[in-house]
Amino acid sequence: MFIELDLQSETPIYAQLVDQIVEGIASGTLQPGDPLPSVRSLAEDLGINLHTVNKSYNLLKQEGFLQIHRKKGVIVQSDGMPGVTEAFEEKLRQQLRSLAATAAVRGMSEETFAQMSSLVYRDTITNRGGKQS
Amino acid sequence: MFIELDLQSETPIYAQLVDQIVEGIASGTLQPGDPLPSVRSLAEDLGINLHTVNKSYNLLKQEGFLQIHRKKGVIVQSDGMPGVTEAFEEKLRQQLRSLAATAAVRGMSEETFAQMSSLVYRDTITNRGGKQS
DNA sequence: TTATCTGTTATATTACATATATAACACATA
DNA sequence: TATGTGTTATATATGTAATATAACAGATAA
Repeated sequence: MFIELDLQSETPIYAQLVDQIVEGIASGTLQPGDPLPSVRSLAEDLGINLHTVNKSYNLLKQEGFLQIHRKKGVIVQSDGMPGVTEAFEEKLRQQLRSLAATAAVRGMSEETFAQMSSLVYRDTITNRGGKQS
Repeated sequence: MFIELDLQSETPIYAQLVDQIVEGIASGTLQPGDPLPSVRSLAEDLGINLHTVNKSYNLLKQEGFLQIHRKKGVIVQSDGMPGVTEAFEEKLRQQLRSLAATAAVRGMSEETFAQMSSLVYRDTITNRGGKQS
């Protein structure tokens, strides 16, 4: 896997896992229907507990980004990704508000802030070594 | 004060306080040199503990957004706000990366994402009832 | 059938973060 | 002198994060 954990980070391990899997899907490294490692094997690979992996998988399942089949195991959502819901927009707005405020106080312009958003988005979408559709 | 807390939120109280004070500075509601309530009075106003307020104040002091004088009490930074440091840019990029990835997976375009960033920034900057320079 | 692997559930423990409560301290002010 | 300031210390309660072990039902392959 392409996962790299920072055990010194203040970001919880399960959240780092969630983030990196979502980035994998966003970049196309993980395609709909692609299988993910079992909770035990990924836990062993990363040197963490299987419950931590399980927590991440279930959060992503709850968000609709992953499916957990009794037969296929854990795979990337293949029945259509969830769209831009009202709830998601509100959560996104709230997070952006906090970032925009500190950026503004530090003197970063609206244009620079928006441009950084664009660049980061593009960089996230850009495939890094994986297969692409 | 203009502070409104959501005790049901998963965002810690001290973090909500930090966010709203930063937004107050960004919007101009709080001007450099403006005094903030004492830890005890603000705590009483909000119905929370003074140590929670103190934690928020100290985080903002550490970030350079507030000054704590033995005489003047707690005031908004009047000796120049900290600028866009390399550390801040990196932290901002990391946070944006997480947001951009989920937005992308949900099908939000780069343009929409950037436009939302712009709009939220502008909305944050916009004064809501306070005095402006 | 047996053995193995899957996600899941349960229980327990450790460590840390959050939030509160109470008290005391040095400093400044009216 | 009395009061208010931020600060420090101690204690407690609660929740989260992460780990460890064990067991379970369902699926799979030898």
